Amino acid sequence: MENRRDTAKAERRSRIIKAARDLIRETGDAGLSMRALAAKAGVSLATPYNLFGSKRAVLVAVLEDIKGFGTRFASFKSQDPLERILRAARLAVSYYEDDPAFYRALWTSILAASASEERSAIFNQKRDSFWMKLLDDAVAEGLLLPDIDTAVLLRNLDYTFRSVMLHWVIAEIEIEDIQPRVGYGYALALRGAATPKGQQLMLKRLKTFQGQCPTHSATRAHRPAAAETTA
Amino acid sequence: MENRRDTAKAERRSRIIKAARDLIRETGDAGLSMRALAAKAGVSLATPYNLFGSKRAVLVAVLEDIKGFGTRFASFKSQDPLERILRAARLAVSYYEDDPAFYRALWTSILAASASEERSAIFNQKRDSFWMKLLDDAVAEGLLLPDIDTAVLLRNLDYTFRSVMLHWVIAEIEIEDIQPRVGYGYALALRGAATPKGQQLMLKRLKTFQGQCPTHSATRAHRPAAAETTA
DNA sequence: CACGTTCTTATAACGTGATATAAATTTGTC
DNA sequence: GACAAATTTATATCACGTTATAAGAACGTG
Repeated sequence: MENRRDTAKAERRSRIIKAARDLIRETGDAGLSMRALAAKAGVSLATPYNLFGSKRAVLVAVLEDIKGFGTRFASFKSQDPLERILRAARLAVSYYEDDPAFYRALWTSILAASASEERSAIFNQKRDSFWMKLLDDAVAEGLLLPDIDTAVLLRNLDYTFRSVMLHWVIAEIEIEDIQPRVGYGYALALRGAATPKGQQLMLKRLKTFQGQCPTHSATRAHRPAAAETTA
Repeated sequence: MENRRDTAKAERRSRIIKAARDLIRETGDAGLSMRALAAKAGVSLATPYNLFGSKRAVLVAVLEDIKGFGTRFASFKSQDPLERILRAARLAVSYYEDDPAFYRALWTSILAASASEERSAIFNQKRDSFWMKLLDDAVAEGLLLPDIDTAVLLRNLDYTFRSVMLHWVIAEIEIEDIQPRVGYGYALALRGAATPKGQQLMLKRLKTFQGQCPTHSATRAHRPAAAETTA
């Protein structure tokens, strides 16, 4: 980490990540080939493989390069802990809502790239401590049952998030459906782990989210119905 | 459906599906190329594309060709409805447990195949009516709240199922982890939608499943630790 | 400065999913 | 039986992810 060699390598790494990000923004996932990526980064085709190992690894690196979740969250320290969890979920969703084309292209490419062998851990555990604190706060304030394991609960919340995201990535639901579906799933799971006091709060939110969740074909009514057809 | 032409076409279709199934069984997802598939099915390379459209479509057809869920479920009509739902989930998991190598290879190939444009609906809604009845029974018996939309709840249960499966397919968890994780997720969501009476039942199951769910690195202790290293 | 190591580069190649083309074959109909 | 429509077939081709190879450049060490 001090060699001039390693800094040059790190510089090449970040140049590749930036090139991938730009390429997705400009051409979508269709134009994101390793040859195009190498050309845009100003390196040889072999270099991304040397530095990352595979196309998928490059894209995962792009994903991990996106930071700032903690800073955005800095506000709303008030309110009850359960509400705070729902807000945090809303915030996480907002990343996708702010740049849907980019994230969909990125995830589409990641899914398309072969799975490889690396026990990828796409969904990082760096954020885990953040979420764990939120859950533990809720336990401390008597809103969640003390005998439920918050780590297991958190993983379950994560499952909901991933599934809704994946559902959107494979283009079966719309971007505006994400928020209520994630909210519903979170509120439902939290109510499942809640004390009577916490259950009351979550039941209200549950009903709100339920009302925003389209049931089957009830949706699709107000859609633009454009930009969907491909040549 | 009456032409001799169409029957021959249907026969070719099922020959391709069978060939894909056998090829996965024999060689795993590695040996499953369209050229190998065509050769094994005794057709030209172009034929699977004519009949299915893409590799992914062939594999989805393989998945849909697997039936018998209803028949297996025929037994246990007794018990309370919530318990019946958990049993049904257990049964669904058992399909994967009975032939893990096959299903992992199949899903790996499906995920690897490019997403295409077809709004794939991989997760079929044919089984929906079956599950809806289970949920509606639980409402009728006063175990689930009457003001929750069972269709939305069912979709949430599905999300849990998919996520755990996907987690296993990408090889981050083991086959024996699937059952408790799905059970936990179902019990948690059902408790989130339950009446006080239903909540008592689900809380018990929740604790049981929670005890079977490994928390992070607490797991891996009793694992064979073999066949994992790849060249 | 010169050596050896390490990495990039350029280039070719492999197997892949997918498409295009024209010939050959099957089928329904008269 | 002969014709016309539909499709399979054989084959060639494309872009892709990935790997291998040899040559070259950059760097740390003596």
